[in-house]
Amino acid sequence: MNQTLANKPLYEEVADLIREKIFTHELAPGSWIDEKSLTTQFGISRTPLREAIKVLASEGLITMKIRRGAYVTEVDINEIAQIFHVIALLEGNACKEVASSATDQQLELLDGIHLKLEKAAADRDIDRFFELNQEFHDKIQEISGNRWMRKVITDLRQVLKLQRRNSLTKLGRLEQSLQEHRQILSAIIARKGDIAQELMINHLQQGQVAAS
Amino acid sequence: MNQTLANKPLYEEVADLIREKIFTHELAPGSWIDEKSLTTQFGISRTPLREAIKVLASEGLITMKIRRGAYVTEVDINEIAQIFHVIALLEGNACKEVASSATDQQLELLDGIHLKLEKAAADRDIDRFFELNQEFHDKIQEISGNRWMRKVITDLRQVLKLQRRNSLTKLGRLEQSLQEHRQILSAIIARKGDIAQELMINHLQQGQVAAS
DNA sequence: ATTATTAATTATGAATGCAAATTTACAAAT
DNA sequence: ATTTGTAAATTTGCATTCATAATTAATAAT
Repeated sequence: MNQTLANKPLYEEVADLIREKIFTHELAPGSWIDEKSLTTQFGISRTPLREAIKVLASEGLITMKIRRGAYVTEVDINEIAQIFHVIALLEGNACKEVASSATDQQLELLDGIHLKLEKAAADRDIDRFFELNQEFHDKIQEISGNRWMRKVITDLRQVLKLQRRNSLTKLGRLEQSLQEHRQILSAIIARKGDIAQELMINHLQQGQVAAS
Repeated sequence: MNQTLANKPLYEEVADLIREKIFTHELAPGSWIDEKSLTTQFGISRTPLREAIKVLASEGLITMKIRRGAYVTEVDINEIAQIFHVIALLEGNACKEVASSATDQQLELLDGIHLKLEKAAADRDIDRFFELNQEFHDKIQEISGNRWMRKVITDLRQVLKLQRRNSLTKLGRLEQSLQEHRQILSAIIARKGDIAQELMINHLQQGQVAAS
């Protein structure tokens, strides 16, 4: 891994690569992280690799066992519910904030994303729907303006991705998710913060059952 | 740093040591982290030190600048408010949970801590008060039973500690804090979840004012 | 054949080494 | 005195090496 970039330290690049492997389940939950194998795969030495592993560990994606290496974290179903609970609480609050203090311009931005979301759904473009779904949620957080809340949500969502069962692909769930987004957006635009909050919490709890 | 118990990897020990230095402002916000100096201080090599630094960076305590080292994070007053907001939201919710689902036994535990807190206040034992104050909050989270919420709160509280302003030492604030705790506990014991939540959110927002 | 014991192999944790980049020190010139 | 240029020293990022713990393989004993 030579001729590069230097715009990002190597250990971060490596952390990104490992994250990918974890999310695609090329490194499945519970599996052991073979340092040697990864160093040869990436063409790097163990030093930046181990630094990356430590970062991922403190993000909760990897679990270290003393003197016996690193393993991809296994999250049990019970903890998944806990994580969803926290996310729902935070995103619900973000909705409330946005409903009460977003500028009309910002709401239009949000509406624009939602429109594209509708289109992706109509086109049955699942990947695009996923992407825009994420963007919708993210934009709400951005508008709400709390950087730390956003970081927390991002980190937690990452852990959720450890057990991806893309339930949006479940037929029907996509439609329902879209419907819920519509309602949330309506409430926000109508400046009904409490309703928006409630809807978002509900939306996320639905997702927990179905995961979006 | 030789013959210590290998029950913890060195880089974690080191991370703990650096955290201490940060919280005591021996390493003040904005200051540069001198790797060489720390390695000689701790009597270790750069490898575990750098690993520790990466961990602290992903916790938000340290900020890395490419090719120019690590610095203690500076959090501006605006972000402090954001962090408090998130903590208040979460701890408020934890209170609500506890009020509705704690066992009587658990409530007695909580009451026990509060009693000791009252005593520490009466004795004007600030350090002990601090400690028990922390324990009270922590016990609520423990009872509420959401490990991930707890981790989030812990991490955020850590960042708050970057700007150590012992607002509790401000005369009067200690008394007021105690009074607020009394009310929170009463509401919890009375199983009034919504009230407890409201009180906790208020309590934390008071703290925020007093901390600035 | 099965278990115990010991030797060989491998993996982890940590120290050291090295090249490139950055900062500092120091002159020279305006 | 301030600015510009350049060489020396320091520091960072990464690779390599080393010691020890853990695992596996091999041998011996029952």
